[in-house]
Amino acid sequence: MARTAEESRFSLQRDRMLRAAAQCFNQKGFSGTSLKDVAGQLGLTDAALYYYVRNKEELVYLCYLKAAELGGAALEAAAAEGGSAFDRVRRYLRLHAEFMLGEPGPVAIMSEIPSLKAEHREEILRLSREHSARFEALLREGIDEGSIAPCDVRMTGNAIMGALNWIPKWHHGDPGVAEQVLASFPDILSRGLAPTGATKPPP
Amino acid sequence: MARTAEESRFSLQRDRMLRAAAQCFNQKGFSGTSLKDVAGQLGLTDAALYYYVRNKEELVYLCYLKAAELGGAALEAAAAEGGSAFDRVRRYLRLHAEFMLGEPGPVAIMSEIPSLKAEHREEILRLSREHSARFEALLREGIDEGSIAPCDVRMTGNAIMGALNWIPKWHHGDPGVAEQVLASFPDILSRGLAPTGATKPPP
DNA sequence: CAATAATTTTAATCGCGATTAAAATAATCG
DNA sequence: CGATTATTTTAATCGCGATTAAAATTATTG
Repeated sequence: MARTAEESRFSLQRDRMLRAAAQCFNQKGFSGTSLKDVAGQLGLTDAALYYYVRNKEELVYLCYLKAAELGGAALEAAAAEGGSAFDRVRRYLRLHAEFMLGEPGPVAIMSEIPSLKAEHREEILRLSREHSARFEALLREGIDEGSIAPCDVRMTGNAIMGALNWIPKWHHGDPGVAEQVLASFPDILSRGLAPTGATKPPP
Repeated sequence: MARTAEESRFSLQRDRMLRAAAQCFNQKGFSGTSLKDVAGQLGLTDAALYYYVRNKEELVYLCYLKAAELGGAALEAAAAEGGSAFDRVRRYLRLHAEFMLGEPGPVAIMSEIPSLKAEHREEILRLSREHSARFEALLREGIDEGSIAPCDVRMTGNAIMGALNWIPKWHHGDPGVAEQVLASFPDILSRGLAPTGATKPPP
């Protein structure tokens, strides 16, 4: 029993599986991808997947769980380096874009919530709400400290998340494009947050 | 034969159908929605749908076709009133948000391209590219005339479209929220486009 | 009303994909 | 090597959803 490293052959394979699944889900949706599709990418038979997950639903669940982890980690990493809230948001945008582009992922975009069974759905939605809340809190902090212009933080968060979450819909692996995204998205998405000269310094 | 008004009972029903379908597709994806789901919303049997469309694929195709029409119309309407490119972009954002919120729609978000059969896929992708190109041209115009700050127009377009297209993922019909969206999205999305004081007047 | 066209339903087919159990193969360990 | 465990495949079940044809119902029109 390999209780030592959490990186047993088992969890490694399962991780490959999640990546393959996420890629399929992003392209064809939950119901649109058959287990054969996922297994095919790994050179396996559909039935083999059942050695790693209970069923198809759990596959989505685990994808989302991983996405939540990565998102949380990005937020934390961005916050860890300090700086103004604006700077932290900007770093977060970069990190989030990175994993949407597939560095450790790609990760399944939050598009298949209805496919989850009640229990899992609750959990994922809770994590998602927590994440949004943390991002909105960051925006609010920026507004308070003056590094971010006043705005409807809820809607701003939705807009930014939408732009990021949509990436897999048009990015299909071209590394050149990925570079472009990383080079421009943080700018594009944060530019609107900066306070205008007039509203900046209210001491 | 009601060749007079293009609004025969037939086309009216078909339109209701497209709306119902779009709503389902947005919530559960192409493969995730059964024809029974769509028919159910109209108080019909699944088989009845075949009186209006050849098959399920055509349903998506028609949804996208309508979306393309609406998108094009929004772009034209926004341009018709003149003003700076920035103003036109802003108006377009408003109009696009409106139909994503379901005023005449809701409209199926471009998420199911792989479900289309080759021929239809070509057409929809072409329309989609044309639309993007027109939007990017508008941005470029703004950059040239100085009403929009220089940027990667391709990526900026992608980001904005993503934010808009993502709306149906989190908006589920609450009219209060719809109002909030309309009140804030045009601002949020256009704010980053405005030239900063420094870059504005170059002549 | 009678006849015809329009619309919808019922009933039947058909294949696909999820899931499972049993069997086969590969890996590991003493 | 032999035994035990880990991993994958084969083969079979099973229900669901798309699709179709025929029948029934509703509307329209002369």
